[in-house]
Amino acid sequence: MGWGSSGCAFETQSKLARQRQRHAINRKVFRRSMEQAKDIIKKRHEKARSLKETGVELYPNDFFVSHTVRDILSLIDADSDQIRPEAPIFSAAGRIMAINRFGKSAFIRLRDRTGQLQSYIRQDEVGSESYALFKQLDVGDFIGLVGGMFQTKTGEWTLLANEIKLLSKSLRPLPEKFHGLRDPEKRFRQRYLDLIMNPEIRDVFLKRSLLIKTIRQFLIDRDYLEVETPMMQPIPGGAEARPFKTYHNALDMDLYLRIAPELYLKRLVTGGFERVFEINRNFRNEGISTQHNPEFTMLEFYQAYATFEDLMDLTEEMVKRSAAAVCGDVKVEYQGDIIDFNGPWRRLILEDALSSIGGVPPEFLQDREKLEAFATDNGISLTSVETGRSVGIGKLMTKIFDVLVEPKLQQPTFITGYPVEVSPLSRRNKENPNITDRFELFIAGREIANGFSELNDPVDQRDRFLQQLKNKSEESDETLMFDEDYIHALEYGMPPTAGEGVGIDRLAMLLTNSASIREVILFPHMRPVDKY
RNA sequence: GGGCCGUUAGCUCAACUAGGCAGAGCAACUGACUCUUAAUCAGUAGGUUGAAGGUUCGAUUCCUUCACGGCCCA
Repeated sequence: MGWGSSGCAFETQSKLARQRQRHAINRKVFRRSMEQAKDIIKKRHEKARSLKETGVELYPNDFFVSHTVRDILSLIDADSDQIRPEAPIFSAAGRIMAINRFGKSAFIRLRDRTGQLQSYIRQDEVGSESYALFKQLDVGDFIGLVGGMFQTKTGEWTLLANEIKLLSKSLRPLPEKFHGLRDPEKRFRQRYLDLIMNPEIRDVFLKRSLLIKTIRQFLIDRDYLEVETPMMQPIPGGAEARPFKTYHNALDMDLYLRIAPELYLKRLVTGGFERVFEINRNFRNEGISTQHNPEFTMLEFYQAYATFEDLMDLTEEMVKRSAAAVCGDVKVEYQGDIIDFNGPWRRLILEDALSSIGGVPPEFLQDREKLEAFATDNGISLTSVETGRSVGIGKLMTKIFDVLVEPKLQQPTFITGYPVEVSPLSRRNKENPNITDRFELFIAGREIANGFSELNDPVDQRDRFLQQLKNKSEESDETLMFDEDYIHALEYGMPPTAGEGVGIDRLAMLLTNSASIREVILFPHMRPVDKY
C-alpha cells in the first residue's frame, strides 16, 4: 500500500492499533495461563488433580439417570403418601447450584434441564468415604445422586442421598448466586454462563423455540412444505441489501451469503411445490443495532393461487396463535405497552397513513415539489443512502413513512398500496398500475413482515430488474448482477402466487418483551476480544 | 458514521464530584456446626483499577489516543 488518502491512512492506523492491542492481550493471556495466575482456578485444578490421584474419575459417563427433577416432583404431586425415604429410589443428575454445609451433613441444590431439586447429603447415609469425596465438591460440579424422597421440617421435598457420584468437575467458579451475571458484554460473549445464572434468559430461548415450533406446525397444518434453499448464492437477490462475499476454492468462483431466499422459493413454486416455507438465516452486511444482527432468522412462505389479502388474514391468525402459544394470551406486554394481537388488525393504505398519521397534507402527495419541501422541513433527506442520488416520489413517500408513521404504529397494522418503485418483485395493482398488491405489517413501531402478490409476468419482471440495475449502476460501482435464471424459470410459467417474509427475531422480541435483538439471539455478533 | 455513558478482586458494586494507603458483600481458603435455603459464627487470602502515553512529588480519579461494550441518533 502506498501513501493513500488521509481517510485510508486513518483506517490503516486504526487497524494497526487494534492489532497491537490484540497482540498485547494475547501475550497477557499466555503469561496468565502459564502462571495459572488466578488463585481460585489454580486451586480448583489442584483439587481436581488430587481427586484424580486418589482414584476418583473426574469425567465419567456411566451414571444411569432414572428420573428428571420434574419426573420426581410430579410423582410426588400425584401421590405423596406413597413417597418414603426408603422407596421408591430415584437416580437424578445435574449441576450443583448451591451448597449449605453443616459439618457432617449438607443441603445442596441440584439443577437439571427440568428444574431444581434440593438434596440432603448426610455422612450417616452415604458413608464416610463418600462424604469425604463430597467435601471436595464445588458449586458448579455435575453429580449423580441416588436416594429416596422425604420432607424437611419446612415441608420441602428433598432427596435423601445414599449414593453420590461426581460426573463432571468444574474448574472455574460460577458468578455470584444472588446478583448473577449482569454485565451485558459478558452475558453475550459467554452465553453459557448467562444461561446457567439467569433463568429468565433461558426462558427467552425456550419461548423462541416454541414460537418457531408453533409457526412451523401452523404452516404444515395448512399443507405447506418445509424446504431448504441455498444460503450460498452466485447472485444474491430477493431484497435490497449489501451481501457478504465468500469464495469457493474448487469451483474457483465468488459466492454470496443470501440476503433472502425469495427467488429460490419461487423457483420451487414454479416447479410445482405450490405451498412452501423456509425458516432460516439471512445475512446482510450492514450495520448492527438493537434491531439488526448481521445474520437473522426469517420465515418466508409462498402459496400459489393466493393473494396478498389472503396472506394478511393468514398472518393475523399465525401471529395471534403464536402469541397465545408463547405468552398464553393474545394481549402481550411489550416495553410498558400492551400489544393486542386480537384481530381484525387495522389496514391502511400508505398514502392515507401518511396524511392521517404522518401529518402530510393530502394534496402534497400528488405534488412532487411540495412533498420534497415537506420532507426537507422534517429533516428527511431527498437522496438515497445507498447511491446518493435523489429518490423518486415513491421512495420519498416510504422515507417519510419510516420517520413520521412507522414509530407510531404500536398496535398491529397492515400498510398497503406500496409504490411500484419500491416493490420490484410485487404484482401491480389491477386498478392503479403505479402501486402494487403488497403489504407490510408493523407492530410496536417496527416492521415485522412484508408480503405481496408475486409478480409472475417474466417480461415485466425483466424490465423491472433492468430498471433497478440502471438506477444502481449510475452512481454505484457495485458489480451488476442480474438473475437471468430466475427470469428463465418465470418464463416457464409460475402460477399466481402470494408470498411473505416474517422477521422471526423481531417477533421473538415482541413475545419475550426484549428491547434488543441481541436478547433473542443466542450468540449475537460481537467483535472478538480475549478476556479470559 | 456522530453524541452520551461505561470498563475497579471470580461475580455484583463502592471509592472519581474536589488527585493523597483501592474497599464491601457474595464466591474462595482454614476451623466449628447432622433440617439449611442469599444458612450462621471465628479467622485468612485475593488487585498491572480495559491498554498505551501525558500532567503531577503523587493518578482508579485530570488530559490524549486506542480497544471493547451499552444507550440514543443517522
